[in-house]
Amino acid sequence: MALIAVPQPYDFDTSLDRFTFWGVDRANVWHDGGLHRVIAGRDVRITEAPGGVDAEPLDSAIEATVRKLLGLEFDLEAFHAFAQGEEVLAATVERFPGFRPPLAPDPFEALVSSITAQQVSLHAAFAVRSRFVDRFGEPAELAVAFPTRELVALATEEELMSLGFSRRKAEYVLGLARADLDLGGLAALSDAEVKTRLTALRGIGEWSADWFLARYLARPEAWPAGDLGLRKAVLAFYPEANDIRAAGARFHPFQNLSAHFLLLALRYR
DNA sequence: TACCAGGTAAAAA
DNA sequence: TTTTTACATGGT
Repeated sequence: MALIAVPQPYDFDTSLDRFTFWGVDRANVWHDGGLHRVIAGRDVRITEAPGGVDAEPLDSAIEATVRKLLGLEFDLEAFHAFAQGEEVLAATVERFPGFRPPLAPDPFEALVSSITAQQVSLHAAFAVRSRFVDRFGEPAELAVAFPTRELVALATEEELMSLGFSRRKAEYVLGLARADLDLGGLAALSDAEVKTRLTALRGIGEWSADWFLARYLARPEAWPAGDLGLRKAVLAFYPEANDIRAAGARFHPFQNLSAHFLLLALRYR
């Protein structure tokens, strides 16, 4: 057995449906009831198991990445207690008691994914990103390793545009790949400092930086106020809200999980 | 066929 | 300083 314990209850399918809902993600492949992702060069199959998930193959490095991927660093128990004080959150937690938002395990992947999703529908973003993964990633058995920053740095604008990137977005991706910024090192900085460093990059605005805080760093207070989906969700459940950013204060200090549950509630409304 | 979709930077006013 | 524009793809 290669069990990784997950706090129960854990709703494997709902938590991971993000990887299939909007289209195919070649770096996170859903196949035969399990999620495949290349970790440390190996195709790892993650499936539901009593008390957690089964990951095969498994070693300590793979386990660390799977834990990150599944969002195990979120304190869901504390959030559930907090949610009791918010009618909308309480109802959503009751309906999806085992939902746990997954994360992007890699900072470059998180930022490139944000760039692909700027302005266009997530359906379109998934299609473009999957072509990008197939073109520049290292294939394993089922999944393809997300392209490395080093390899992408050698690409050309024309290559990226042939995959569906606009010229502007191709410039953003190349600029990010070639930038003199230690993406992994951002984890040591405060939310505000991370946003300052990221938004200094061309093509990374506040929206992208907020999602980086939320979906890569798992910062509890990240609140992507500029997000169209979150805007729709907040207005759907709090029609009186006229300022999405200000509405985030209501969910302090659990803005990140609140945003994820509001988006979940909207999706399954 | 149009129009919109989980933005951003640069130009124009 | 604030407002407007260009951008490429996929679904409806």
